[in-house]
Amino acid sequence: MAEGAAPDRPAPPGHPTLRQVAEAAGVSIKTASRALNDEPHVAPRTSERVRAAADALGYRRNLLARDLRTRSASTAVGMVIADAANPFYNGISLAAGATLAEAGMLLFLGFSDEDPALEARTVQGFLERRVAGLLVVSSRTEHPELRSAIQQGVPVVFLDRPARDLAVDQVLFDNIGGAISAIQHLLAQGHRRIGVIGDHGALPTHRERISGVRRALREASIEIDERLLLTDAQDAAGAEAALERLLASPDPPTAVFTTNNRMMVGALHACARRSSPPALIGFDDLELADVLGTSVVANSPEEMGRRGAAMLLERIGGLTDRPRRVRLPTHLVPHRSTATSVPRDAEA
Amino acid sequence: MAEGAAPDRPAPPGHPTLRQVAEAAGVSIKTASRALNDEPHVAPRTSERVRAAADALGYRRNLLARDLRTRSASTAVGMVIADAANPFYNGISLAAGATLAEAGMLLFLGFSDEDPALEARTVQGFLERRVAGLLVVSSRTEHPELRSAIQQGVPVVFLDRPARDLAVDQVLFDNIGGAISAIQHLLAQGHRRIGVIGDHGALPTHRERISGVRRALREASIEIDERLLLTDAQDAAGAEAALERLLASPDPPTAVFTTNNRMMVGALHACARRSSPPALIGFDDLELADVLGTSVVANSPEEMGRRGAAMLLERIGGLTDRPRRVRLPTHLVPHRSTATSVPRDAEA
DNA sequence: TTGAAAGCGCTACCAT
DNA sequence: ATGGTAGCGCTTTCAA
Repeated sequence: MAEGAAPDRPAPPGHPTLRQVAEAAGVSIKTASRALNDEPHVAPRTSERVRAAADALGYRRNLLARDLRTRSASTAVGMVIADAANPFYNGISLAAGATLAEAGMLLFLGFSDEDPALEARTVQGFLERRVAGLLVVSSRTEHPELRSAIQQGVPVVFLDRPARDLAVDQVLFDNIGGAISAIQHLLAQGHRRIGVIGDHGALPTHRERISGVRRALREASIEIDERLLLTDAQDAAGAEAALERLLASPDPPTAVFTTNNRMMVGALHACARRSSPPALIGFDDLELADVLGTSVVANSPEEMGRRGAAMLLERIGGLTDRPRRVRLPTHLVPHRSTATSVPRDAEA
Repeated sequence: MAEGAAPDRPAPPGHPTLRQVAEAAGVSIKTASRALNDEPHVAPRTSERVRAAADALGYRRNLLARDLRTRSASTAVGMVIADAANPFYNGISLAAGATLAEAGMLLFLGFSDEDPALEARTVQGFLERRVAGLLVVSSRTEHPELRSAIQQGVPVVFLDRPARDLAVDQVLFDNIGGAISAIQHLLAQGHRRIGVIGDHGALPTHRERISGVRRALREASIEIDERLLLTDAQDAAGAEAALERLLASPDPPTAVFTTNNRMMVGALHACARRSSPPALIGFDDLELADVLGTSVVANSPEEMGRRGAAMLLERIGGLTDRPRRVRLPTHLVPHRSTATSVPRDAEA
């Protein structure tokens, strides 16, 4: 396996080491180390000579070696998100990355693609590289390697989805409250037959949102028609098909609630083909919600990322309080899609 | 600085080492190493004993140490993207991550937020951690640390935006061709006054797209009105304001081309408030383009990520051909927003 | 099949 | 102000 050598330059191949810098500067390796790390007790002229040598060689400190010696990486945080293509998660990681950057730390992002095995591998990869902490949007219910990591002292913060098997800090949305506000909004427009298009039936966020739906309907004394609750659409295409089916049924809903932004995308596709689509509202903000005229229960993934990163930084700093759980609020943002009230009514 | 100890467990704090595993299993450290790495010449029973000990201790190999010893990390690739909130870049990183995962490698993602200094720091962070290679969507025109890294043998692939100062593999879109197809489409509908809303004037992708616009207009013998070319809107809000200004002018354009998806978001906001908006077409695909009825010059960020990752893997594998440059095609996808031809005509 | 010793690049400790 | 030496956790000789 030939180390890829520089094509034609007279420059040395491979990464230059501190020793080479020291030799070039005519000092000991330790002095070179001191100079490059801004430690005290180095003569200005010596320091300058070392820096010049380092620049000339293209020296770059080896964090693998440094962190090995100083025990554990202190500057890198690993983050795992489920779906790289979902702007919601990207909002989270963006804000988390910015918050960490302010503290001089670097965020490494990995994807699980909703695949539990890949998530585990990714987390392992971070752990094996001795990250200072972990931010996790999990697609799993069990987290064996995280359990041991936590015991070993690695700070972990869960985002968006709760960890049932782990005692860790968590930042979640008020899923139940958000769903309730959506349903109440629909009820206020006179809707009585309300359909729901849900993602994975097993996803905790989803379950909470569905339970919010049930609660709101129950409190309004509306009998729940289970046939209107489609809770396993999986993705946008599934949501589209699910809504088509719902609307084609003999007694279709007059309004529909989607449990996240993916479901909403599918629903919008289904509705776009109809002259009189049902009222529509969805959990998660949508960038073009106003242009599309789509009502949403907005939340702030950025706030989630910020809070999560801040909590992780506290843990990395040594905080040992017992695990904290934060619930972030949601906000109802009505648009055209729920602006008209029901002309005819259905039942009860 | 107290190492965060486990709250109440009888488990050992800190990361267990190979030595501890070896001791627990009653073998030498080297035997333990062999067993855990599936190397030959280990008795099955010994191997089993080592694994059991490792499991019991929650052992996790230390890649910092291993990669230090074996010289250079062989399993992690660093990727820098500009804008974490832009689905376009997320499409790239998603696909790149998947391709790398197939090869058993891990993708670490970092953000530059279009900030050259942050990009440099992020790249340095990857380099200092001795990643096996780098995928870069750059916000810079100069890349000093990459130049030296490349000399030192680190494979680098540039995505979406060309590197002017580096001899590296690049995967770009056919920006000129895409812009030409957009303009020709508008011309075919009878439009003669065509406005352009562009991002950063200095961005190479943007410049190429603008030059495509000019070429298409020139070839159609249409005199170019520079006042219609707004090339520094910066972000969606800026694009919205820019289009407002354009439409409020005495002789507004009948059609508008936006140079990327951010610009399009702004343009859609501006158009949503108008009873007779201009014809609209934009570079970059839009998830809800069909629902919004927005014409686009679609491209495939996923293909870009895949190709880029594949090329990087080849380099990591030792390929030393001279730098390659790939241009990915774009596809015109017309929708409602450019469906009507101009009733009145302007000039020439 | 197994183990002892050396060393990857760096920093900590103790000299000078 | 500067330098030698040991050692972080691991893998790679080379022996046993």
